[in-house]
Amino acid sequence: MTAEQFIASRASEAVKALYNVDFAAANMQVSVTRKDFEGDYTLVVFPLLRISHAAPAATGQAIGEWLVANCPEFSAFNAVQGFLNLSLSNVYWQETFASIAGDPDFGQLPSTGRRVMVEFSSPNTNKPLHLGHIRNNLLGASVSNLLKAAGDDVIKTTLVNDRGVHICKSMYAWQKRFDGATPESTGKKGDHLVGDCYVEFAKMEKENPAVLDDVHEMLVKWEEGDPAVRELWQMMNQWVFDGFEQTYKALGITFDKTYYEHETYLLGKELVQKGLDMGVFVKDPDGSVWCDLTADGLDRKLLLRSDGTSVYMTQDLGTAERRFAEYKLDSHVYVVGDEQNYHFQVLKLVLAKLGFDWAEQIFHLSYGMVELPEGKMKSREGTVVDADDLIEKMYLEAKATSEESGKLDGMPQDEKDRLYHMIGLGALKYFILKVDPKKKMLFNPKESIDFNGNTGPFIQYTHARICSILRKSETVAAGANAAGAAELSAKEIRLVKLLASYPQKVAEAASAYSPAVIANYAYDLAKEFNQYYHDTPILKEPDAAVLSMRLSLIATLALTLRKAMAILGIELPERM
RNA sequence: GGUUCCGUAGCUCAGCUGGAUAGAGCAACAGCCUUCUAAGCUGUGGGUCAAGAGUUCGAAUCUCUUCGGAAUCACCA
Repeated sequence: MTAEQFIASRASEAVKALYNVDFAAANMQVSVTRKDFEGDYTLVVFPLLRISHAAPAATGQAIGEWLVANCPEFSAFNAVQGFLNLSLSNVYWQETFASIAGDPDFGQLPSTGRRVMVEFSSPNTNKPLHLGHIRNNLLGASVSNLLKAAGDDVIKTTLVNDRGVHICKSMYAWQKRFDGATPESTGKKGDHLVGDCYVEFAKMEKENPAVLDDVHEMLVKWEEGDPAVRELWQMMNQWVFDGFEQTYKALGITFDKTYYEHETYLLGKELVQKGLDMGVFVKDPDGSVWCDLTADGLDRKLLLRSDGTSVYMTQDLGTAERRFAEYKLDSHVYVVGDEQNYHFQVLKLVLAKLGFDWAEQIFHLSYGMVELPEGKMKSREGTVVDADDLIEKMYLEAKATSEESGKLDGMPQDEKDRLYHMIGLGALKYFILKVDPKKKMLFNPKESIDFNGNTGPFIQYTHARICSILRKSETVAAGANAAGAAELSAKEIRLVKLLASYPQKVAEAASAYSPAVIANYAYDLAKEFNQYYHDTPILKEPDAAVLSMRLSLIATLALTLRKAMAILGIELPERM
């Protein structure tokens, strides 16, 4: 039970005792007391006025008196207007602290029994990953971690778009203009080489639009299984996969299951027949099949072309059906940009019309685009921020900052490199994940991502500081739970209060599918610690009981920071 | 044109299931390292929460209107 719930239930008892009226604890409004007022939590008494038939302050006064008189957990109160500020006793906070410190799984919510598939990344194999993909990947990986922490059974998946006309364009340009170049011969990462081919094709098309016909011919050959085309396709795709693999590895992204579009693009065709049989789809005279969604405020949606081939939507319908059946899913999250909001609206609606009751369990985690100061990234104008370049740049920034401080002198080089990568990536991941997914975000390539303030490295640094203190305290067994050993100071109570709210934050973040909630929580916790650190000497504390309590407290803080940041996929170093 | 989303400090963002005087960071300015890591801490200045109306004891938060921005509505994926 959270402190808020505890207070609400006691307040409910107070109302019953004072006014003989039942007022459900769930309807009590309890929040953390504002900084400028005395107290831990505040009960808003306005909703109780029609029960008390008294002025707001008087009502607060009466309830406050009853609580302090009848519940030992409350140590003091003050009523200001309609706000009853309540202080909980030191013992209450010590017990709270002890239960957190004694629970290794603190923050892991009980199993929901829900099995959820999260699809994200889903790249095209005709060009390398850019900053937009980074946001997608980080969100997908992080939301997966988040749902796991909230008790779901999560399957991470990706659907690689490895076929289609765009791939053929790269293949065609490579054949005509790249003179057999390979990643080995050029020393270029495979996905970048294929990306160059794609760019080259755009030039060829400009010079002579007829090349498009050649590409379509190539696509037809691919669909027929022409050995030469398939071989080329396989070779170039493999270059891309190898390149992606490196980028994923650098970002720490993994999947439980990878789908390839060349295996799934024909799925969904039998659903079209089913829809026709059910009368929810219609066939036009030219043979094309549609679903009429005008009654739902949308348009008519094509599901089968007049030549009998399927469209993107058809495939998605089939893929969803197969996944729900194969994995017995309770829910499916798609991490896809908000430019596809309409697509997912239609997807859910069509599935519902086909009679699938799980259609409403599909959740489109729709995130905003990453924009540059001058607007959207455009590959034609060369403003795309390349993922590999950015990761490298972050590494170099971290390296420069570290070397300047000289704090890592004497550390082996490979360990330093690992650390630079951890810090650079921490800055990048935090920068992206701290923003509400729904919102579009701005990235200015001219300004480097900050390492100070509300950033990943700030939290990493805080963690390293705590570790440094714990290293120096050999006399006290690390990890020992000395939570109840001593009275807590006001600042320590603030820390315990924040720690105690972590499980709620996980639940809140998970229900909003928002890692940003966790990011901001971790920042608050780190900031609160730094203030505490600044004016409370820990190792110099003469009283052994107080010293152990403090060490327990900071060890618990470090652990909670690690757990929260692990949800974001960010590692915390012991030194930096 | 229809639908959907967004607009909070100079900049980047929190806060949005209605609660007290709207918070951080960056940037600017002024302090704090002989003292557990200064990637830190403290302080100052900075706001018509796009505008207007409504609901309410109470609105940045809910509703409507207007203005501004974005996405989308393909026999593209």
